[in-house]
Amino acid sequence: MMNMTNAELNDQDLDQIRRICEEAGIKLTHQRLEIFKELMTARDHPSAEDIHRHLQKRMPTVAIDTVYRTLATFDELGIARRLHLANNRNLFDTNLAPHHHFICDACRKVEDVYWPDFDSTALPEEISAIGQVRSRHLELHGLCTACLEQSGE
Amino acid sequence: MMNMTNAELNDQDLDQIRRICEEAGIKLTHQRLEIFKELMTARDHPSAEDIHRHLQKRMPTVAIDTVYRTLATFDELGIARRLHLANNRNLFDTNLAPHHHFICDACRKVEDVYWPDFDSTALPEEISAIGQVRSRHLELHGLCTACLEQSGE
DNA sequence: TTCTTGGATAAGAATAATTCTTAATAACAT
DNA sequence: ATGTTATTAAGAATTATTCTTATCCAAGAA
Repeated sequence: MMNMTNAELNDQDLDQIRRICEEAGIKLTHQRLEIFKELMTARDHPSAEDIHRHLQKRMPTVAIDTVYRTLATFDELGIARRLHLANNRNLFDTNLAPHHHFICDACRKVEDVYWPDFDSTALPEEISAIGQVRSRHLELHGLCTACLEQSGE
Repeated sequence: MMNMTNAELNDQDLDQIRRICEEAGIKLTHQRLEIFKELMTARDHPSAEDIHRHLQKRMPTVAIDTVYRTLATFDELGIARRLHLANNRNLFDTNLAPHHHFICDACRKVEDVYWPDFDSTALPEEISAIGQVRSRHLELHGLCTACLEQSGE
C-alpha cells in the first residue's frame, strides 16, 4: 500500500534528483520527478504497478512502461533497489541504508530489518575463490506477528 | 547448464523419493521420477525450462506444465527449493543442506556458499516483534572470478 | 482379467508481468 | 525561438507461468 497523501518533495530531495540526473547525463523529466516523489514517500516496497496506479491519480496519461523504464534507470543510478523477493514480481526499495528483509510466507508482507553487527562481520575466506562480493542481502522467512495470531486462533 | 550424462539414481535416492511420495499420499509417476532424477544430477540451479529441455531428450512428450507443476510439488514437499534470484525467472535448488548463494551481477551465475558460523548466530532480538523466523537465506552479490578477469583485460 | 475410479498428464489456451516498437513529444543547448 | 536528441505514450509483443479440459494410466475392486 502506498501512502495516500499527495507526494511532496523537500528542497533537499529535489536538489538530489536534479544533481543525480545531471551527473548521469539524463534529463529530469516530469515523469522521472513524479516517480521519484512516489518512491520517496512510499513507506513500503512498491511494485511498478503500485507506483503506476498511485501516480495515475495525478498524471492520468502516464504509461506503465515509463514506470518500469524509470525504475530500471533509478536502480542503475543507485536511487532505488530492485528486489527479487516475490514470485514473478519485482518490488522496489528506496531505503538505501544497509538493511535486510523479513518476508512473511503467508501474507507476503516485507519488513525492513537492520543488523549492523552482521553487516560488519567478515565473510568466510572461501568466498574470495568464487568472486568479489560487493553487497550482501539477508532474507528472513517466516510468519509475521499478524499471521501468527491468525493461525493461532 | 545441466550435466549431460544420463540421469541415474542410486537405490538410496530411489527409496527416498518413493517414501516421500507415499508419505505425501501422491503417486510416484514416471514424470515425477524423471524430474527428480534431473534435479538430483543437476550441479547448478536449473530453471523449469532447463529441466524441460534436458528431459525432452528422454521423454519427448513431457509438457513444460508438468515440469512446473512437479517442481512446485517438490518445493512443497521439501525436496527442492524455489529460488527468487533471477529477474522474472524461478530457479530450483536441490542442495538441501543449509547454504547461501553468491550471484554474479555480470553473468548471473549462482554459486553455493556455506557459512555455518553465520547459520548458528542468533538473530537480533528486535526481529521477534516482526514475526517468527523459520529460515534465513543470504545473497551475496558481486562479480565472479571469471567476470573479474574479463573486466580486467 | 476386466472394470472402475481418481489422481496425473498433455496440449494448448489464458494470464500476468515486463519489455519492445514506433511515432509523437518535450527538455535543453544553442 | 529553434533544432537536436532523449524521452514518452500507446499498444503490440514477448516471456514465464498457470489454468482448463479432455484424456490417460495405475491401482484396487469385482
